[in-house]
Amino acid sequence: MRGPLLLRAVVVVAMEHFNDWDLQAVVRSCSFPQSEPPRVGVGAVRPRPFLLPGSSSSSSSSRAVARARGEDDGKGRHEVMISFPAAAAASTSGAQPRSPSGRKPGIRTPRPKRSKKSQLKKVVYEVPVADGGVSSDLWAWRKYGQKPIKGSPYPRGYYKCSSMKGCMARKMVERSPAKPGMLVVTYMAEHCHPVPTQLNALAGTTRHKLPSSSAAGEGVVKCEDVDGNELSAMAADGGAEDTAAAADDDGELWPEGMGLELDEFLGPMDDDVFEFDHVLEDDGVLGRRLSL
DNA sequence: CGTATTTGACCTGCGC
DNA sequence: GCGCAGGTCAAATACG
Repeated sequence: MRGPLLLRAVVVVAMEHFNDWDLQAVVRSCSFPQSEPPRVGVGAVRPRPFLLPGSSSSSSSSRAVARARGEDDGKGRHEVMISFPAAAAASTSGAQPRSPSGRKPGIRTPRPKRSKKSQLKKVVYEVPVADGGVSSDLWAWRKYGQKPIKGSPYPRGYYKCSSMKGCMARKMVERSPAKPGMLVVTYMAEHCHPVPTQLNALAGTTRHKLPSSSAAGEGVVKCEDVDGNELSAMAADGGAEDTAAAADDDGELWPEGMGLELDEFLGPMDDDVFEFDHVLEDDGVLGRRLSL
């Protein structure tokens, strides 16, 4: 491994129901283009996945907030676990004065029944905010909501994949209440389309100006199951984690955009891509599955 | 003008 | 069954 900032993380994917969402889907949706040759250099991430108990983030205060807790085993591996403490602090919305918006009362539109929250498969990553809040995968995300989370001073942003109509891939982004310097990115569902390889697929997906990003390091994310069995690995690079996040203290999650200029995006990535490839080869099961 | 973001309302799941 | 909290919708708004 090279690079000044090597992060190895353990992803513990809680899967209560493998029958309808396998790990492949999870990984594919949460990281980067397994369907594309790594040469593209996209999706380089520096995520630090951590266990998400099978249930979703649903309701009651006893498990309202996922708190990340990082532990270093002294071998460079940074394992992050998640727990669900009782809510402690009041949430803040961070909402700003604005003219009224939203649906008008009384107007309802039927929506498809959602699957049980507890059955949703999620992959949670913890990514540093310190890298300028810039991150990106090849997927284009469109924000569709933001909610204050009970027990967390930071709101949670909700994003849908906008790379293709009908894609159900979603992700939620929030700051870790325990570690404000970290962002918790939760991926749900999987993309129903190949990763867009052209940068213009990202262009226009956000209005935000892109803060200058730099590849602040590289790393490898290892995926393990709950028992610690290694499942997969992937390259990680701080220069382009998916979904930029520079949440400020006012609770704003995404003051800056998620897109990247091609040069910025690809430039620092090449080495990391090879790293990714290498790791994949070292890996068994998922390594094979990732190389679609 | 088209598209992304914001944000309040509404819907749903879960715990008690 | 009720209430709470998370998740989603969609109109209004902002921006390129």
